[in-house]
Amino acid sequence: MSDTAPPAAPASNFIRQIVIADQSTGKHEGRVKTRFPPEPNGYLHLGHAKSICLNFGIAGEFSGTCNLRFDDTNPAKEDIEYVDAIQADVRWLGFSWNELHHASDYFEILYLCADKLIREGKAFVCDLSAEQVREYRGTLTEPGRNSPFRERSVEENLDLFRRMRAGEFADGARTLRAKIDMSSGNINLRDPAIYRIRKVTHQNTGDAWPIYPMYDYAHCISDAVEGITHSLCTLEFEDHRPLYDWCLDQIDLPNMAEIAEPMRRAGLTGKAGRPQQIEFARGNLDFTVMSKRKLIALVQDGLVDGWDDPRMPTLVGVRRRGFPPAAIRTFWERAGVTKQNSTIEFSVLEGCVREELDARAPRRMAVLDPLKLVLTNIDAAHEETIEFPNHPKNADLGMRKVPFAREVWIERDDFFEVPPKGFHRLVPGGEVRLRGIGIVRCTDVVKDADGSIKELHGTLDAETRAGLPGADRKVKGTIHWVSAMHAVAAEVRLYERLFTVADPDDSSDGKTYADHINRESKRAVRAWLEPVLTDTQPEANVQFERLGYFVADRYDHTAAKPVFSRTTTLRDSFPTPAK
RNA sequence: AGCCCCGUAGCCAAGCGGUAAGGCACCUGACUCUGACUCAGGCAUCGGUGGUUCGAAUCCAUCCGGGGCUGCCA
Repeated sequence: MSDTAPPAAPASNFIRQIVIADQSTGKHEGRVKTRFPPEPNGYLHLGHAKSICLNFGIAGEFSGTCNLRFDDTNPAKEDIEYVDAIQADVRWLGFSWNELHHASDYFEILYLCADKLIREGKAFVCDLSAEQVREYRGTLTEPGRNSPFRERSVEENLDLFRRMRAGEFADGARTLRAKIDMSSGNINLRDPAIYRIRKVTHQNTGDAWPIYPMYDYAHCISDAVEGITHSLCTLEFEDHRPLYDWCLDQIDLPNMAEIAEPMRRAGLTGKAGRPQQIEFARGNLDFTVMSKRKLIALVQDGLVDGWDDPRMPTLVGVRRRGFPPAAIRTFWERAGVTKQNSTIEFSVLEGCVREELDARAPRRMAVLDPLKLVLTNIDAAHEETIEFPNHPKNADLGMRKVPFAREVWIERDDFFEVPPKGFHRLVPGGEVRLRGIGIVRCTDVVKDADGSIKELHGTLDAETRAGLPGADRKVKGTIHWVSAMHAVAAEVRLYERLFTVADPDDSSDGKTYADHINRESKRAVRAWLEPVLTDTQPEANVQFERLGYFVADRYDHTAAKPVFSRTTTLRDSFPTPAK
């Protein structure tokens, strides 16, 4: 673990500055409370991770707290499967929420608030159909018109709203609307619907409610009753902030005595406060897609093997790929938080993954594309076991035993009959160091009838064995190997980026993201492993020396049938040309 | 077209009127029994134009460019 390094001072960002300013003025009585509010309608992805890191990060940094709240106000889209998965993902990322809530736990409070708005003439029941509402709304450039139901009496509104709640009306027959300003340049303020009728069983409240509050109305109130101080959300909600503030101003939760009991029932122990919504830019990554719709399509169209396919940007996906949660946290800290739309290069994430894994992944040897090398000056019956350090710099990771014998597998790429320029591995008649063993000279290239290379013969220079003075002799290259008679067969899955272009969402060329799928992004090979690798626990990260970081598959790996996936390659300043 | 937001290097991003942090990527070189890691060095005048000022990436104006908004979704 890289916990020896001093924690880097968090870079300044505008949200931290706001919080610091609020602390110095004593706003919110100096405490900080944030929340991560996912709708349980899908799996969390790297974009959500940014929000999670931000919300929990800000809370942690300022000795505050952070809640996990399911924003479950639309029963038609939500499922209990997701509320469980989301909790597991947040925990995996390394965060613990202070309180767990559901917006649906506040339905009673929300109803009381709506009642208050109606009583004060600030909301009305509208009988317009969805289509009519659209017509009355106006457009981006033209103002809207008032609903013919806008001036209903308070008594009638109260009666109608109670009957909506009692389930007397059909889905879509009526809505409760806030009475604001149909001519506002901000369309969110043109008498927005705050309640709709939807007779659908809710994942948390069952059939208790035939009406459901809309996001804008429910979110600000949920934040307020939880005592959230800073409500962080993404840029597309900027235009919603005036409505967020309007609701809180009109309702005045801190002074509503009638919600005290419902708050207690909802598990809320504090006092309602006055939260501030602050918007930041979503985090995009190149060579991937992050929208829920597209992620679902990838799964449903069978373009990937599921939500947890190692090529997916979902948290379950990167987890299975072997990305450590700490790397994801570092990544988002490094990416920063601004209001600028941006797409971060995947290499930044990869860098964080390598940094984390370099520090703690045990080193192992594995040969993915085997070529046999026979050391003719070693006795066929010879067997020995050599101790190798698990890590070149961290002795705490201990040692392991690696068997060695006359025949070894080496990587096909580590031998060239006619080497490319700058190549310093094995060539006919040339020398190379076998990692941890000594210097080997290639004496013969044995070929099959068709001319392809069958195996190599060579000799080991006994003077250069590890520990001997001759071991210091310099040769240009060192290659890894696995003893053929001791090798363990394994399936190794090699993944590349899922898309062939940096911006799969770009449809300006008439293509869709599905046209840019990298059909060769997944490949499985049969590889030879050094024996200790069978001891690897599922989800444990290792480095296959000179090849990359690999992870024992979370589900498929067993000691009897090892399965490893490549998390990422090592940086390579000498990419081997194709043969 | 109306309202709102944003423009600092290939990609992120500090900077908040006093003369451009950092990371990633890339290029050099050193080291190396992983062509890894590590280390040393290189790599921008801040979208354009006017203005205010002794002084502007920072303030003002204007233009250009990018993004969001017309769900009874979140």
